[in-house]
Amino acid sequence: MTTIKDVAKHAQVSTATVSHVINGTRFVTDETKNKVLLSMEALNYKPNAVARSLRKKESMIIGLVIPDNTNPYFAEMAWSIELASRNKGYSIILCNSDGDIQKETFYINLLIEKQVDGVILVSAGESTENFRILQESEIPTVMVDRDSPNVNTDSVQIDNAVCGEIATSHLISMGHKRIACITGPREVTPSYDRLKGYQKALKKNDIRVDENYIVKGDFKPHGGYLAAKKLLQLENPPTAIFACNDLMAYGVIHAFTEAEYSIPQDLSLVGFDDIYLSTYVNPPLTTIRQPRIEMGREAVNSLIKRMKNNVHFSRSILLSAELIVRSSTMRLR
Amino acid sequence: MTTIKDVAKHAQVSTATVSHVINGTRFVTDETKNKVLLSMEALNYKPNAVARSLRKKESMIIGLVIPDNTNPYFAEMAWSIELASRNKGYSIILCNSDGDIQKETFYINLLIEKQVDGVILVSAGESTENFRILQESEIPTVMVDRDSPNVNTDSVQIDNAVCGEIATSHLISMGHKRIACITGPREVTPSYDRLKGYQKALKKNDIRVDENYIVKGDFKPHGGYLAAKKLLQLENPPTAIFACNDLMAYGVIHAFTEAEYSIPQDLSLVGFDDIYLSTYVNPPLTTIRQPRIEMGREAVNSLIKRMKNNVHFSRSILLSAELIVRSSTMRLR
DNA sequence: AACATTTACGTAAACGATTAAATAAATATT
DNA sequence: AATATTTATTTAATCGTTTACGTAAATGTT
Repeated sequence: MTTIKDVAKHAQVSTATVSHVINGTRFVTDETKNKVLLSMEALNYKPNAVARSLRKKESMIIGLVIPDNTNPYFAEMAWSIELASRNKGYSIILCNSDGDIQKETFYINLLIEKQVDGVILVSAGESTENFRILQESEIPTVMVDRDSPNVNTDSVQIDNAVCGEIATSHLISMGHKRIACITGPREVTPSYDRLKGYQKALKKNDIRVDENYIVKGDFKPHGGYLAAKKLLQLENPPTAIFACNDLMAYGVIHAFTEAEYSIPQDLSLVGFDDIYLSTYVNPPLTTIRQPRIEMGREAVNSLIKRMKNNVHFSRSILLSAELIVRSSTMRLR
Repeated sequence: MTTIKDVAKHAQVSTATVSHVINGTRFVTDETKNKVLLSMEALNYKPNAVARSLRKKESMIIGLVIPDNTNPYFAEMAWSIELASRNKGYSIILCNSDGDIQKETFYINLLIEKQVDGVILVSAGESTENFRILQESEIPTVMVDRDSPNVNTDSVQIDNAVCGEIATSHLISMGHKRIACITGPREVTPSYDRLKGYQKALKKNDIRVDENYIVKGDFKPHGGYLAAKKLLQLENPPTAIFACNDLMAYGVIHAFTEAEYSIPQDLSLVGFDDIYLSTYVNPPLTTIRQPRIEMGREAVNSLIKRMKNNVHFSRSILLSAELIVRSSTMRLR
């Protein structure tokens, strides 16, 4: 590999000059600048980012820790984060924590060793320990989608409780009273908050909260499928379901279709996230749209702001979500 | 940040000794080893991977260039690659080329500058130029999913032509004769090969290849939707469709359902990829299963082999795919 | 003409690790 | 007992940049 020294020798200038023409950090006469540029071209020189990072103490890398890049919701967020980062000159290292705190710890330590300039974290659960590690390392961090109850950090998210309430109210307004809720893993704040919103909506409308109608899922289609099967076995199956994410809603569609129910005729269904496939699912899903693209962009903005300035208070950005009504819900007959 | 020097000073040994206890590269007496370990602990020392990379000329990073991490097929492949890499001690930098050759070039150059140890590439199209850049940089590369016609490189893929033929033959065996094919972007080899397979199957069974039944898509749901609409407008709409990937098949379901066709009663549909959602789609999709997990793992294996040894011939790994029959196809009435 | 300032660039010390070569002490060999 | 070998560790060069500081030539000022 050719180095800056080779270029300097070839152009008969010092490495300092080469560095300055590369970075535009000092005036260089057009003549020498051209000599340098020609030498760079001739030798096919590419700067070594590792050496630069070491010297500048800046890696231009952001670590992204998410549970699972295969989940379209995280995938779309990651996409947006990757795009925004790239536009600001940063690359991203992808880390799948699988929702497992240990793996998350492993990755956080790895990212610290790799000297990433910042971390965007969709936390696996309520671990203050992983935060402590990050805080100690002094690497700017922003949490997305969820936050940790006892931790003070930058975050970008939506108001899950309000959205859970909106989703449920929509079903109530369609005349439904037997409304079930399929939650995600309980440890995770969005799931918890959406459930709270569901309960609040019911109470507001004087509908009894029936524990049999609250089933725990896993944010994956199969979990939704299993939860739906459970609901189908109830003496009084629900006429409507609020699934705490779209993927589980797909599982619900599968289970109810298998049981020869028609959606929305026999079951109204609301999802959460509005991943882009939800337009194409059959029937197209009524759901809460999370502004994933914006969330990703804001996360990167927040992070970079934190990296540049030395802000000393934490900022929580709350984005707004909206109900998207499609064909999986209808008025109770 | 505490460095190896701090640890050395604290433990009253040289940096060399510290380095050797960290890496286990030389015998150190238990006594000094303990001193060092205790100092590392006390100072909360974490090695600086950037400095190590510079010295060892090895970044322990693999660059992953894919068109779009939002596409479940690539997402699942990326997931597997990330997992396999992690198990071998490598991190991955995620790059979305958006199927655009320029962006791909940009990323490849970036990865070279970042001194990645290898590149896994799902190419955006037939650009020998991007290869030249990679070859010149001497960074080991393996192509996945598709290869470039004129380029000699390691690759991991399936036999798309054969699979296209299998998918189409399945429809033929169900009595269908008016079979359409929705392709991906033509520049990309898998799309081209699958179409070839489709044509071959028709010819083998003495069915005329009707150009009206071949519609170009984009490997996305919306492209499948638009293509399906076109097919619906034909005088003689097809009774079966082979969509060159699952996402477009979802679009087809949407379009045909909208037009009040039932699947599979009024239309048999075969997809391609078997992304994990295809089990949960309505109706569950008959499709060709690509062994994505295995593909990812093999790509990483191949790459690491190439990085370690200095192999000088290129290896092409062909994995086998299979037809998964679900509920989107049935015998022509 | 003498001195001060500006201009354009070079010199060399970092950055934080790894590692070949050197070294001092301990043990083995004759 | 003198020398050779082994053992455990240190010294210092190195990886490829950036950048504070130094410097020679050119220009400006009196």
